[in-house]
Amino acid sequence: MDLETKARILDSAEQLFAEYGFSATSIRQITNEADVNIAAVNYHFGSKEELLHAVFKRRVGPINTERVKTLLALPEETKDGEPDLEQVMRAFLEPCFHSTEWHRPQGAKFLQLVGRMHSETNEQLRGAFFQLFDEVAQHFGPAFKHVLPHLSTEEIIWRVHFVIGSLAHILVCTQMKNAGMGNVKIERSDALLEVLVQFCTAGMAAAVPTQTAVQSV
Amino acid sequence: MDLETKARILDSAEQLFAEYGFSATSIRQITNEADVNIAAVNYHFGSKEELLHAVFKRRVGPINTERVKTLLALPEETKDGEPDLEQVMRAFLEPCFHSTEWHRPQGAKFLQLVGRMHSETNEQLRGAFFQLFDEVAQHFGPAFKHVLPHLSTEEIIWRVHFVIGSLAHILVCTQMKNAGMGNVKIERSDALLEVLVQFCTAGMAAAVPTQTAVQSV
DNA sequence: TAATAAATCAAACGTTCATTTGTAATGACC
DNA sequence: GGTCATTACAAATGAACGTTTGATTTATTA
Repeated sequence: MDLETKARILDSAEQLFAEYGFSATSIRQITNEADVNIAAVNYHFGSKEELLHAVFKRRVGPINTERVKTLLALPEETKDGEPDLEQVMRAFLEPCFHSTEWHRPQGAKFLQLVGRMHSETNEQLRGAFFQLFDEVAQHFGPAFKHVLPHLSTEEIIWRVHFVIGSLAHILVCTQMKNAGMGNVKIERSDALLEVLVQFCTAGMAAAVPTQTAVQSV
Repeated sequence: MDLETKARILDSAEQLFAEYGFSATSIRQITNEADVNIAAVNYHFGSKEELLHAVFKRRVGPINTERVKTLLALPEETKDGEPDLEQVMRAFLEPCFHSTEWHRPQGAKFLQLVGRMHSETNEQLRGAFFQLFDEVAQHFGPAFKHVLPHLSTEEIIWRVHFVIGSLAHILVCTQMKNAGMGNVKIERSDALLEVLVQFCTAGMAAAVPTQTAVQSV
């Protein structure tokens, strides 16, 4: 079957890319794991890089859609129609733990891959990767700016990068056996989400340092 | 010359590993860039993996030594001999921006590689990588615990992971042209360090959420 | 200067890589 | 039943991979 073959390739590629990285994973590994012919990848997806892109598109879309949907629904859930920082942060982080079925092995593997992608592959592949997040950036940029009016846009951009870094790193670490700094075992993703939300909310809300070195940049 | 050859290989490997990743960089690329014979890598280092390890050892040592030295010197600089959270955080973060000559291209490339390594390569290579940070973990773990006595050890470990994630992500991003979320241009690393210190200090000091879901894990 | 060790080199090792090719099977529509 | 596009398959493509080899050059020591 066509659909079964494509889906099996996507599943195997997702898992192997997450585990070993893009460059270190061969098409032969993927097709063996998926139990399909080696030529199937190039037939169905065109190339190895396009396969990676397809792996992303399958899951990133729903996550980001839920992110934006949750963000836009915030005013209705709030009494005064003015969501606070923690709510915006939660709308940003929660879909990563929730909508990809984190507790199932397949969804978790994808999250690890996302974490990996934040620091891997060549320039153009990174470009295609970050392009998938354009819609999220366009919505959450102003949202953070609105709940943090005292921060400059540059400050916000930097801090959002810190949030992304924390998220990406923990997505990778929770899938690894040897993550250093003691062994963190995650049995309940909702607990981890809470810790992450608290950390990132407090970090985003940090006072601007008074030193001129920062303000002048 | 022996030393020149080894150093040239290390420099080229550092740069190329940082730029393209370990798997995507070939020994031929490295030896071409270093202008040495292709057999020189295996002659001087044994294998490609051992070369990567050598690249790390050359720079990680000094950074971590300065981290611990700064941490241990904190009580003497403080009036009451009780350093606060921000000072500990600064001792942890600053050497990354300082001691590797961040402003020079070579040191900056290494920082990008460090950021990359936090989410790359196979299990055993990761093990060897994190082992280099054992000394740091042993000193900073208790230090954070001391300035954050109300937090459980697990809470602290998680939050330190968020700090590491923010650090690693920003180390990679500042070396990239297309980092998404708008273009962050870093001309002054000390300014970035300040923003990072403020963010991470506030995040580490965040109040523990009251929900039982977290406390029970 | 002769002998020994270290370093460099071109060439080749066997393997694996992503991709392509030509052919065989499959199912839908006329 | 025959036509045709789609899919699957085995086999082979040339290129690139990490590594090894053995000869040659360079440096060190006696």
